[in-house]
Amino acid sequence: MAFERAFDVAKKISDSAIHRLSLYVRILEEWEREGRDTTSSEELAERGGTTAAQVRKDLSLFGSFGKRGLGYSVGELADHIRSILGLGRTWRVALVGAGRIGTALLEYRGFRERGFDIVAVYDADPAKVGGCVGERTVRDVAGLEEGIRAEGVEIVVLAVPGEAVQPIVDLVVRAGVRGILNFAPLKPRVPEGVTVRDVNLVMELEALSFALSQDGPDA
Amino acid sequence: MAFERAFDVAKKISDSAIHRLSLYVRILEEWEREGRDTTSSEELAERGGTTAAQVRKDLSLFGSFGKRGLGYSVGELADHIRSILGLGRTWRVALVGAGRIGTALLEYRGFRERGFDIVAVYDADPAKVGGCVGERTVRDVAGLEEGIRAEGVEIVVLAVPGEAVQPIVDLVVRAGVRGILNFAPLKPRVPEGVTVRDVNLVMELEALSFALSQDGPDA
DNA sequence: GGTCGTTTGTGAAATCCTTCACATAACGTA
DNA sequence: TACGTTATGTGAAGGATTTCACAAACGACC
Repeated sequence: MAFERAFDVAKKISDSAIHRLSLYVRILEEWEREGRDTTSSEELAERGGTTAAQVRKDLSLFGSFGKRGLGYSVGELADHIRSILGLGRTWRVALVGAGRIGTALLEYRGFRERGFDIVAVYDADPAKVGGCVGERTVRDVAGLEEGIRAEGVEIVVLAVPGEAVQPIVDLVVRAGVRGILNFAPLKPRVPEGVTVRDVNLVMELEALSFALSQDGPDA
Repeated sequence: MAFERAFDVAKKISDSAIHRLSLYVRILEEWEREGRDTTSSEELAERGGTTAAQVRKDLSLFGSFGKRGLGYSVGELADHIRSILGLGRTWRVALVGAGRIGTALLEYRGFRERGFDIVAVYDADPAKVGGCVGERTVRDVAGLEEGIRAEGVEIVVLAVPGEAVQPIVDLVVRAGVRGILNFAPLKPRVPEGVTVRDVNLVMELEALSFALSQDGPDA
């Protein structure tokens, strides 16, 4: 295989490891802004709510980025992790669903800052199509498949009601999208090779509810 | 201990198990609406994207709710899971941060439907305080601690900028809150017994970015 | 250059989670 | 009542992730 990278040698990287890496970058960037030069697995763990061993294991999945006895260079480590996560580039994102959540996402400038560029917005509601959210025009979802191909969209953010999810997922997958961020409360079915990540606020609240019901019969 | 429930006998329940339970309820409720009477671990697994064995294991953590040879009663199983998750009641929730994400959450009626009642909204911005979002008046965050006690708030949804998170967390914990849903991109520190769940859109996108960077050198 | 204190990187152990496989219970039928 | 069919509940096996513990590497200091 000619295109191998250091870390695609058939190793399974756990979801939680990726989440932690993502967190480490954010911490490191904060420290970069503060002008800190070096850090240690200990410090990163402390700040990220995990353990030093965990930090080192996470990093060791992809290489060795520190100096024994000294720790890590804040800037270099951030660069390495960004490159591991594929953040050295801009991703072209389409938002489908210009409802409450959708428009809130649009306004959130954190996305573009971190390399996720929302290039188009779609909705099925004729009342919304043609209107504006932010500086973008809402397009008719009928043109979604073509639009995805034309704009080279790689990631779709889905903020549509539950019923609409599966058809749209099928469509965007057909159009070549292989990454979907789904806000609807049910898991769409996708073929091998397509990644879906679900963000489900109600589930999170229910997990809180469980935790609170657990400890203490309370008031 | 007088107040024992079937499942608080010092058993650790994994996060993913809880998430799956949450998903099962949603599926079961859909089937309840469709008028289905019974189901099986097989069907639930199929619909929920997991395996029959997993479904049975998840349920067996809390009891046995089915009939061998027959399966589960849709309604009864839904009831059981709701009770496990502590959803048989209404939770009093305060929203802190009336920005984009905060207000989007407010309008999302799924919360109240599922027993999460947003009883108050707070913000630090003087320009927002006194104003209305939906039918609620935004209060000054200065009165947060007192408000939490007065209103009996049990869960706080935090949609504030990163810097503001830790001070507010400290404050709401002091006021007696033990469940926090945090939208800011960093993990606040909390004492034992307080549960924080993080929802982090950027992290999810970064996980997608990683997945897409992984397979195939692609176009 | 040798010694000391430090912190990484990593096999091995421990823990946690999922899958397997099957005994068990329930119902229908005769 | 006995038998066949079905699908649960659960120990045990298998995998995955986290923690442990320590050798190896580095700089500082004498």
